[in-house]
Amino acid sequence: MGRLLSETADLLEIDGADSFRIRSYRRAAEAAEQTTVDLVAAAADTARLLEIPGIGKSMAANLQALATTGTLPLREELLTKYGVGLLELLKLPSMGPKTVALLWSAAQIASIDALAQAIEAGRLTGLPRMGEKQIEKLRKGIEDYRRSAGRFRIDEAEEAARRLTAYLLTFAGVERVTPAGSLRRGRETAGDLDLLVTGPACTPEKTASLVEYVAAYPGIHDMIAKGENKVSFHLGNGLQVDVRLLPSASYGAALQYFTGSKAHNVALRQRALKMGYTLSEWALATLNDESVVAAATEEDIYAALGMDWIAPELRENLGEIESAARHALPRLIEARDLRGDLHMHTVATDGHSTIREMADAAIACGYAYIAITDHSKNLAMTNGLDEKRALEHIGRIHEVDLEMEGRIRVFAGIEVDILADGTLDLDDEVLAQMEIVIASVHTRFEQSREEMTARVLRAIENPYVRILGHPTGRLLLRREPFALDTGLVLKRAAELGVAVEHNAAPERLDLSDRDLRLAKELGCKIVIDTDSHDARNLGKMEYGLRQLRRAWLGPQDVLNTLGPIELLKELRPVP
DNA sequence: GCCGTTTTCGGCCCGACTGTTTTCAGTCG
Repeated sequence: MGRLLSETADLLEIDGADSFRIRSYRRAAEAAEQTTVDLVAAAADTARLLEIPGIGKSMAANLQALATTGTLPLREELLTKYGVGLLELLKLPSMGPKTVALLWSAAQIASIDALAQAIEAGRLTGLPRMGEKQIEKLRKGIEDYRRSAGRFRIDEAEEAARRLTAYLLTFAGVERVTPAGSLRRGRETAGDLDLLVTGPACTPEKTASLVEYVAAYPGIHDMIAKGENKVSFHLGNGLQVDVRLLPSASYGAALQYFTGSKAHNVALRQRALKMGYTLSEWALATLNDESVVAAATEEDIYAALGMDWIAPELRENLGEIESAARHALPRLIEARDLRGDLHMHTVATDGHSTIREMADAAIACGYAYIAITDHSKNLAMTNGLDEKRALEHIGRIHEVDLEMEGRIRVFAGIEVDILADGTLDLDDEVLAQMEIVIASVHTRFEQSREEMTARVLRAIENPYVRILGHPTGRLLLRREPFALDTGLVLKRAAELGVAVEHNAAPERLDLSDRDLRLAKELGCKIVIDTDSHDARNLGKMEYGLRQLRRAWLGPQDVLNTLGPIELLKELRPVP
């Protein structure tokens, strides 16, 4: 629904509608994306919709139309007038609604393909604001768009940031390089990379040589813009990088500003205005004489606005501003809170390390326990364990547990496969011997949403299942989540006391921000784990932890912050 | 189109960069 509302906003903009009306549609689109309210279910209940900030009377009616018919009259009307191609046209760089409207009215261009043809045929020359450079920019924009559209995984963006940071720090007078934007907020993907650079070399009017140094970075594929304190370019893989040079005096204001999110910043600025201040990337200043109130650190700025400093992960305008003003922000979960990892594989199936190697690595991580959870027989390609081998494996796990002499607890576990009908591929008598039973769907079978939901619901009814593994089945940017009624599954899991897994690997991150917020609301037990196939990957929890923080989760919301005894007590009781 | 410890009407965030201009509109974040 968010996408359809956002597209309606785009179309309204092309149509030249009132800008504040457009803003309302954008805000409603964001609200629809963010809310944990099931909009289809809530459609019958107007009051419930009106409780969502940014949804008023008309927008509630729009949401109801969307829920019942799957479409929006206004959107249909505008699409009939302009066609879907215009929406794609908007995605090209330097293409905004005004330019799209111009191309459509002056040259009947209504799609990227049509634009490419018009450029080749030279039909753009002579149009207002269409100089040689602009046309060349569009031509290149189409090329780039066709080459690589979309977002990048957070670990890819982070790697690019690391390399660029090392390069920038070798320039004399550069003191600090800080990634901002979605990278700093811990989003699971990044659309671009914002790097803030500060130090004596960044003083205004002295930046020219540093700008040239940035522009000479060997990884640059093509330059987008180069100004006094900003350099933008694409890397070879298509990732856009914005490097900004800032005087130390403004570093906090800039870091705050470029960390975002946009919604957080807008709300913060509104608050500043109400208090008689204006907030920009340069400083928080008074409205009447523009004298600087705070600028050097983020803490100063938030404090001057009467707030506690807000962790970047929370900056999405989902209540963090109000909480910070009441000095009531929650303590968020951190790596040092974690006492163990509950999902890993060994050489018995498709892992690369032995039980003992896993145990030793876990001690190095400071853990109090691990669970060895190899695959079951249905995953033949992983050499999955059948009943006989599973029982033998339990024996070996217990042996290692004894060997460790109390330095760490090693729980016996298994990751059983959920079959198409929702039954598990190992007998209950074997599962009864395990301390940790994770049940996961590994094969989709082209099942419908209803079939898949019923399949998972049936699986967690099995009393031996203590953790639902890979609850959404998504593989970031590579594979869509299961067609699954996640709300229903999380609700039932909460009722049964079955924990849900959040896998910390950057390509997995099973639960989205929204899923995690919903899980917390429903009182679902959550475990974070690495699903390590190699002892070297144990302890790599940071990406997953950021997701948990984004959902406002603290140590009390995550089961594996507990010690080994308490953990087994908090998990669903074994029959 | 939304919203209200100033308001049920009149507000609604801010600045940099680019290209095409010769004072600014459009785009972007």
